[in-house]
Amino acid sequence: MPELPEVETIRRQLEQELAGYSFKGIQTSWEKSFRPSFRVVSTAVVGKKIESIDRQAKLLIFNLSSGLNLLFHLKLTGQMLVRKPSDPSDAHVRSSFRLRNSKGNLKEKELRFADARKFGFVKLVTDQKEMEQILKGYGPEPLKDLTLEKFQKIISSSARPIKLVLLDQAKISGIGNIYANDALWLAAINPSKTSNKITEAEGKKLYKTVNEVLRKGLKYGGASDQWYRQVHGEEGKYQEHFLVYGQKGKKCPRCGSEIKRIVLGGRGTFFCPVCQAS
DNA sequence: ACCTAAACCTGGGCGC
DNA sequence: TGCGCCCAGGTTTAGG
Repeated sequence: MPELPEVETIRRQLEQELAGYSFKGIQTSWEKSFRPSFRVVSTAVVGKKIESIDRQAKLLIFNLSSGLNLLFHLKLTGQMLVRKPSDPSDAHVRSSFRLRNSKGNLKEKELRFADARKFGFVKLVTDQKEMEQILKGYGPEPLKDLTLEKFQKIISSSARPIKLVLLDQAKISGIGNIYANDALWLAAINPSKTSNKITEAEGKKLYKTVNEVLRKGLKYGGASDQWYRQVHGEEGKYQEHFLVYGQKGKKCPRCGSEIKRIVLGGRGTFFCPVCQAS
């Protein structure tokens, strides 16, 4: 999916488009994506207004009137498309949310949740305690409350490979496979290096490159490697700036050696064996 | 505490 | 063109 820059790009656009709109009705061809069930979500949400939209890690959090929260997770192939109801259909749309502006005369909108692989979900949370529990499961946010001090503490307290620590949402929010690969390359650190063996200087460098690649991802509106789209269907542009992600067999932009692909924690991992030797 | 494989699903790309 | 295989931005769970 959609990692921090992609989900944040979508969040900003959704809030711009949908704040103040109320749910008029929901249609779906894939009830399994609704938690606890399509019926419960639909009944609770229709008539409620979208007050604001937040994000934690890769989770979109719609704050609705009456204190309800509606959560969307896009997983690998989810898309959030905002269309006019009369617009032509989009591929792989699993659910459509009809919205009207409570202030009156503006035209209705349609939020389309498309998801080729059907891994994504829509979850209703009605209990504030439950919402707090969900949020507690995530680590600090880069570009917000992930300080260098917190980062150093996190990486020094794990004996797992550094790349898996970066990907662990309970430790740090929002980093996914693309930005983990690129940040490690920029910092010239081997993805398999044991996290707590990373020196303070390396940790400082990695903290900077993590923030750098995420900011760059945001600047380019995310990476449309395959499925990711912004809310009006536009592609992001970060895929034109990949450093090592997906670059197996190509030349390292720094030293010209061949980029290799290994599997780490079950995920494709790209790196330069020369400048990321250790 | 760590690791791996499998599960959830579909579709795009590649080699033959 | 068609078929089979590999790959996929995420996360959870089962088993060792």
